[in-house]
Parts: sequence; C-alpha cells; structure tokens
Amino acid sequence: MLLTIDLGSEVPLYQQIRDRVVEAIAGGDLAEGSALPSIRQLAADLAINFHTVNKAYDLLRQEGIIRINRKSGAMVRRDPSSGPPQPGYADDWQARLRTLLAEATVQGMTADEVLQRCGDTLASFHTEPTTKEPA
Amino acid sequence: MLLTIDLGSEVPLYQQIRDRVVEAIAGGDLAEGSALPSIRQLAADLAINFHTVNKAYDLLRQEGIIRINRKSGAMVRRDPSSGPPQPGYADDWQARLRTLLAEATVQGMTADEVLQRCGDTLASFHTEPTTKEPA
DNA sequence: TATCTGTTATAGCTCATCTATATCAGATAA
DNA sequence: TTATCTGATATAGATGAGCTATAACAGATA
Repeated sequence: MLLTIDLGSEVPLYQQIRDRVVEAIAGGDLAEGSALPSIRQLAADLAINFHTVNKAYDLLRQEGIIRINRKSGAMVRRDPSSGPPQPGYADDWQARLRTLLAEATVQGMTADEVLQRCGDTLASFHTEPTTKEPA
Repeated sequence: MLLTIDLGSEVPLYQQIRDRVVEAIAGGDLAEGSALPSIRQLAADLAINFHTVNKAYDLLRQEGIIRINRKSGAMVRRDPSSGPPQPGYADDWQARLRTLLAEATVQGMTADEVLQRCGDTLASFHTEPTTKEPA
C-alpha cells in the first residue's frame, strides 16, 4: 500500500492523503516525476469516495507539489521549488513551526531534545527510495 | 493585548487561542503560576462569544497546561510536564513534526535552513518575559 | 465499442464551529 | 442583603466543512 489513512482520526481524510504524499516525496519513496495512482484507483484502494481523493490531489496541485494531466494522471512535480513561491508561505510555515515547538517546550521537552528530533527527522528524508540501500 | 486572533483564518478561534497561550508560555510572556484573563473578560476583549474562550481553556486544561479553579479562575500550571503524560503524545507530536518538516523539504528548503529555523525558534523561547532585557 | 483518465455539477447527510440565551453555584465586596 | 464577579452547564440555531452518492461530460487508449 502506497498510502495509509486513519478513518478514526480528527484530521480530514483529504488532509491525511496530502500529508502522506508530501512525506513520501520528502522521504524519497515518491521520486520526482513519478506517477501517482489515479483518483479513482486510490479511492478504491482506500475504500473512500473519489471526490475526497480529488480534493487531496487538487490541494497538492495548488501547492505546486504535483502536476495533473487530463490524460496521463497526476505526477510528482520535478522541482516544486522552481514554481511560483506562494506569497507569505515562509511566514505561515514559520508560524506553524513556532506553535509546534512551543507545544513541545511547554510539555517539558528540552530544546536539545527537540532539536535532536528535528535533525533525526530531516536526516531520515535523505535516505534513498526504499528500493535499495546506497552501496 | 495579551492575545491576538485572526477572525479570517481557517484555524478555529478556540484553536488559535490555545496556540497563542501555548506560545506565550513557551516564550516566557506567561509565567508559570500566573493568572489568565477570565473567560468572560477575554471573550469581551476579543469580541467573541465566551463559549469559544471556554472551549479553548477547557482544551488547555485537558492538555495539562493550565489549571482552572472555580473561584480564582485559570492559571498556568507550574510544571505541566509533571502531570500525567498523555499516552502516545510523543508519537503524535513526532508525526506532526515529520509532516511539517516534510512540507518544508518538498518546498525546497534545505535541511540546514530548516534546522536553523528550528534552533532560532527554540532560542527565542529562552528569552525572559518581555518586561526587561537581561542586563 | 468499451474502458480508462480527469472534471464538473448537484444533492444530502453529519458534524464542527460559533453564537445566543439562560440558569446555577460559589466567592467577593459594597 | 444586594450586587457583581467567577466558572459550569444546558439548549438551540445558523453556518460551513467534510464526506458520500449519483450522474454526466470530454478526451485518450485499446
């Protein structure tokens, strides 16, 4: 299964799909230029309505992360960062980061510990696709 | 104004209040043990219904971040991390961190840049309350 | 012709969010 | 006592988000 969602989560299904795709791209499991499952196919695999998948794909398209072609389906954009940078995106992302880090701090996590987790997470993105280990 | 919200945001008002309080605590603007505005007072200041503020405070209470006393109102918990750690909280937080960092990575931010922002943000929490600069 | 793709429209259901009103108990101060 | 503050709770209604269901269309492909 390319993608797993949690029907019981408070996070909307289309948001979960979007998040999983973003993580798969960052982690190298979805290479740039590779094709995503068709809307109907993924909806069938996940046993949800295809409109929900369509909304997730449309969101990814708006974010400049994937391209959607009427005939060939959806594919990971080759260089998302080369697209038009959303105005105010960096500020928005920074604000969300601040909220998340503040939460960890209040819950008693030390700055070192938080930074360690950030580093570990980022390092996990540098791995090659799970097809083969780098020799 | 202790707290600012954005009526036009997609983020629910009660969530915004919760986030701003968490950030204020992490940043030292709300010291441990200090009192929060009363539900009705804050609602009046923000020009919203007091039920919305009540929901935000209740959420903060459930997270172990504040204490609410029927007579003395709400106050910042002295040591939130000493409370009962929510089962699975660390995993949940880690998952949200992973999503956020993956997003930045996909949008073209380098790992160094992301880590730099994390460090800067965490460092900003170490400042004293904005009353006075450290001599 | 048949089947796949994305796209669009409409409708309905459920639930979250927010507001509005009202009431209650308890503490505090004039 | 009277008035005013506090949080807590119940009910109701409006609005919109999220998800599903059904249908139809255009274009590509086999």
